[in-house]
Amino acid sequence: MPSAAPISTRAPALKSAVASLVLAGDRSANLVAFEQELVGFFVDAADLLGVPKSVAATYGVVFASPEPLSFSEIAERLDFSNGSVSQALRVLREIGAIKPTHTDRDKLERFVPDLELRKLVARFLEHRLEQQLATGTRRLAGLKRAIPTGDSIAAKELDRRLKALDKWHTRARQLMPIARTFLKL
Amino acid sequence: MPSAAPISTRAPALKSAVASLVLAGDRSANLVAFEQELVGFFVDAADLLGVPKSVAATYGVVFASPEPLSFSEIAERLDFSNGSVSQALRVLREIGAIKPTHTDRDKLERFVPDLELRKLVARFLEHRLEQQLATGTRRLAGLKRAIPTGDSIAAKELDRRLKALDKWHTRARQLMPIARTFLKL
DNA sequence: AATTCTTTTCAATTTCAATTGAAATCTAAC
DNA sequence: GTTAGATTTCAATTGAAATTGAAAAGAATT
Repeated sequence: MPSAAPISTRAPALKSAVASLVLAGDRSANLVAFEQELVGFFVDAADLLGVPKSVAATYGVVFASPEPLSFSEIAERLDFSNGSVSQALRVLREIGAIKPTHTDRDKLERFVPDLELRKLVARFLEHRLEQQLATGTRRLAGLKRAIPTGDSIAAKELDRRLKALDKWHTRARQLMPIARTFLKL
Repeated sequence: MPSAAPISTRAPALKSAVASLVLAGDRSANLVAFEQELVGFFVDAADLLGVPKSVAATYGVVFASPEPLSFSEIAERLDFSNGSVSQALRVLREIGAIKPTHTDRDKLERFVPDLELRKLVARFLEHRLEQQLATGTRRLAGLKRAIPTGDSIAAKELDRRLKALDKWHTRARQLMPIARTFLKL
């Protein structure tokens, strides 16, 4: 019969999103649960945001820790390899999601989350959505030029379809600045 | 020395998004190029929309064809296995992206794109975004209850962070109905 | 400049979703 | 009710992306 919840038994890395993403160490159960949930929050969003789960999870632990975390603390808590942590920290630094600091505890570099979440939101909008819309624009331009002319009935139909596609593409593009304004970016 | 462009030499399925996604058959180069570009358009969007590329590509060929296409025509043009086509058609039918019809040519079921692209846009908003926001809401509710109380300075900081997260989450949620309205859904 | 500790790099491996293909099922024509 | 396609199903395979781990590179200390 399984007792309580297995909070820390050599976590099998990022398995079932719900399973122990965070190892306990000697911290309070509350803090660990909190961390767990926050990591889960970001991991859930990872796919939509287009980042690897390990990056999202790393941001999660840093975000959940009132104390700045060092490289090895992060690796420990998530049970990630050094490579993963290094990679994740690089991405997070690049996009400005975390900031390096130093505590007086030791000379290790430590990380705090940048609470300007605006940056992350903006990055998502620009990188994923606008990027996508831009390539779409290019492709549509090419398509307009390339409509097979020939048997006019088919050509007409293809033209109609392309117009329908263009209409929605345009709407989506027009929505972007509205979203920006609303989100106060 | 490689001559022209290899338009149709047993396409290696969905390789480099750009490579020949569509086999030529005996159709005009124009039509094939058009098809290619349209398939590319949807395949590009596949990742963001959260559907497998084969589904996007299938929608692409159907969309690009002024004539309704049959199962086997789709399989031929994309050089997909029967399993892939079957699976893709099922998804597309389920979400109402294509409609079965019959021509008088033979008794095969054939497919035309549903030009109510609104459906697809709506589906994206609901399934990917709103779904995501809903789980986020649940998780945040849990987190608010779970903020470790203890050494008050750390607790304060965590509270601050959670508030920041909540602020953005709320903004994103509020944006949804605005987007819906703007997109005339 | 040698030692130790930390971080990065990247080829190899693992993972997991997407895809295949062959057997099972369905359909309808004879 | 048999045969001949057309389509679906699903276990096995593939392939692309994520992750590992071990060696290389950097830092800081003595």
